[in-house]
Amino acid sequence: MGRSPCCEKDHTNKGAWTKEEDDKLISYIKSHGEGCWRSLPRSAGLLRCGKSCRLRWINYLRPDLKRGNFTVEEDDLIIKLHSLLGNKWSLIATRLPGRTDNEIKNYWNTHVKRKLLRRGIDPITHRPINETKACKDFSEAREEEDSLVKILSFGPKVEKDQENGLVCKKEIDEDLVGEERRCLDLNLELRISPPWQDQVHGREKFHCNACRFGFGNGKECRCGDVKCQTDESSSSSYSSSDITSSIGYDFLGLNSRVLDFSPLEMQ
DNA sequence: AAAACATGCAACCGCGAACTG
DNA sequence: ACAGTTCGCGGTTGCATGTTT
Repeated sequence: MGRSPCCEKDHTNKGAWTKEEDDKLISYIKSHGEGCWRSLPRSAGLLRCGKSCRLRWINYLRPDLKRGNFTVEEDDLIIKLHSLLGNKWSLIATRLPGRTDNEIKNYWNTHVKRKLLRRGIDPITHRPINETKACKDFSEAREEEDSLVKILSFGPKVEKDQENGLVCKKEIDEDLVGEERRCLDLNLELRISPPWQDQVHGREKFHCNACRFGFGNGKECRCGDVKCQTDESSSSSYSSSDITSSIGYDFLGLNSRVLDFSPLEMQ
């Protein structure tokens, strides 16, 4: 037995919504609330599929929707959340009030994806595109890094820095030290060591997710990152044996509320 | 001015999860 | 426990609009 259709397709309109249909849907939901999408069209006097009504309401008619372009902050947040969650648009949307999953998805596909590619970052893995070849031997990888510096003559000027990897020249400032010198826009993370590690004075240093994605604020950070040690709760640097707890700590921001899933809890 | 092409976004579709009897 | 139903998500499509030739 096959799956039953969500509605009687013979008697439903498709395509763009008219003003009259919008008005009917808005007034019905205002007086009856959301939900029961299957029966809603008939009750509201709409010749539409329930799914279509739900989509129209959620993506376009909801009064709390934010209109207009995405801000730089929203842009950054989408990239950070996508690097954590992947194409979980609905989850990402919960962190951007007034934005819908569909809107974010469209924005990602039309703007952000292209922006990352221009920066040489794979929009799927959020790693430098060339890093997929990272298992080459050391010298080969170093040559690659050198050539990248040459290739990246467009956009921000890139230089090779002994301590910090590839760094944007315009970002190089004597007032900045360590991690702060890393190019914020072109973090290519090119290194020979396994990812997620830094070499600090000959010993390895592991970054927690909070630092890694720019959310480190001291309370959440336990990796000993310079940026985070200004806070009173900064703990001592992690040793290699702590890597598991470091990576596992506060995964997806469940403790730090970087990602607050409380609205998703069962009623 | 018009055709061709590119872009952005609303809407659709199919699937799997969750719910219900 | 199971089958049927409903909902929500993510991928994809198609159309309107803008830009280029």
